[in-house]
Amino acid sequence: MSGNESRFEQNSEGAGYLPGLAMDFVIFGFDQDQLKILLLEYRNTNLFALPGGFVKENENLNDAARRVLGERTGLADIYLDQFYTFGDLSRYDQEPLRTIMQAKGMDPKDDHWLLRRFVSVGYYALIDFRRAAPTPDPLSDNCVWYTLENLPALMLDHNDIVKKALETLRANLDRKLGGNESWAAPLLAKAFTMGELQKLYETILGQKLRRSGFQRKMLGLDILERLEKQYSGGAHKAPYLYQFIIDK
Amino acid sequence: MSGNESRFEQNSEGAGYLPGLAMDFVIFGFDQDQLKILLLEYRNTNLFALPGGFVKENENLNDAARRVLGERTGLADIYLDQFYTFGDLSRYDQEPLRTIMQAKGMDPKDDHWLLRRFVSVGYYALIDFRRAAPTPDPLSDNCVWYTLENLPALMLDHNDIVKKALETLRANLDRKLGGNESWAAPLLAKAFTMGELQKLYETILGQKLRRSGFQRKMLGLDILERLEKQYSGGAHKAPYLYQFIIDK
DNA sequence: GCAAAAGTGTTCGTGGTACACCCATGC
DNA sequence: GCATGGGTGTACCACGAACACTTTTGC
Repeated sequence: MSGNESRFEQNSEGAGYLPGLAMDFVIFGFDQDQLKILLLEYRNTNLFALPGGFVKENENLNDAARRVLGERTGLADIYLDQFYTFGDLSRYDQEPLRTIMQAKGMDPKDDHWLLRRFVSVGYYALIDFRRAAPTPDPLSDNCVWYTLENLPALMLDHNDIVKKALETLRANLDRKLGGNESWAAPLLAKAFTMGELQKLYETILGQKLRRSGFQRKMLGLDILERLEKQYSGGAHKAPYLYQFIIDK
Repeated sequence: MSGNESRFEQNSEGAGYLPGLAMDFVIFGFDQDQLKILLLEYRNTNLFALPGGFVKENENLNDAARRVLGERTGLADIYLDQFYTFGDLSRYDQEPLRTIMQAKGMDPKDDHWLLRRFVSVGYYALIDFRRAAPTPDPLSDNCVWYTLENLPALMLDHNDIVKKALETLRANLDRKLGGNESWAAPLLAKAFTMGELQKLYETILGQKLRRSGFQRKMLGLDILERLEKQYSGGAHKAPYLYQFIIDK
């Protein structure tokens, strides 16, 4: 984490950041065939929130998103998609954040920049659970994984944001699988079996898929290259390995 | 137009609006089977821009969009969709807007709020050409229709915004046709023929569709109710009229 | 041989394409 | 009658669903 941003809560003016504009992230990860997202926990408050961040004055919006995502996960080269911008007045509720800041020993005035109204750009990301190093931001005490089924109540409209992110992600699965910005590539080894790819799909969609249909559909997309077989030592036919075709 | 917003350019602080946040609108209209969009013209500058606006401090983002859209077109109850938020630094170019303001006899300082960096939420709208009353905003001299094929070069990244709006619109046509928020309903009479609906599709997609296939596809969606025939006086079979089924 | 997982084949229904045909209407 | 546009029928193909069958592997 850069020293530049590590103490933004002390900066009562929010200098260096675009005012009133935030980003919220729904960061999906995979662990044992479960879909999880990263939440920030705040001690002594019973509050939970999506990881978020702000945009620097000299920074592209989407670059800011990648920067903050790197700060929370330790990862670069993440699949990231902007999906909606949330700007209801109902987001504007000073209570939760004031509670959080007070639990941190701060006593913010009503016009502290963090307590002002924010419009927030929503992003979702897909990351490799094993490679991630979840890191809380300066205001939070913990950054941990929660399964979607066991999500606690989140601050403000963050539950709605998660819902919309998941809808968008599921709707875009097929359309953004291939090419040079595949969502799946960073989540799999360079070479993978069809079964592994199918598991990924099933985890995201939250439902089982038919094996034969899945295989044919994937092969029909012309985005996979078949490699040698993988002898894993299992008592069964060795599956082929595949890799995404990179077209320049 | 409300007196409240009619002179926002005089307000050198932009008081009452969320700072740094704008909206840009791609307003599609239909005229003689052509797809057009509304552009603002600025006299003596050779500059063109999408209609835009700002969000009041006590206003939901999406409500602000409806308000501004009403100001530019005179219409309420418009089909409106938020599609992307543009936040590149390359948007931050004082030149065009300063030129515009100077052409208006203003001499804005470098830190005039309108010359600061804006992140802009993109919306597209579909409106009934015949009912619209295009109205320029306080800084522009004209608000007129341009066909997509004859678009001039627009300010900043506005050409990209149009491109993305059109892509999104076309991708969503089928998905958002029916229901209580149909994009097509406000563009057609209460009862319409299949041919009229097909023309609408063809205009938006920019390509001809097959008549028989279109009819069956539409009827198969179970969103149309067949009414009586329409005797238009033409020397041919009278077409049925249809209306969208409203399901409460 | 047997269980387990992988790959492929077959059948079926659906939905789109392409084309054809008939129907209604006003001149 | 005839041109014009509207509605429907039919043949075909692509694709997904569902199921079956075969292949490969380690025990």
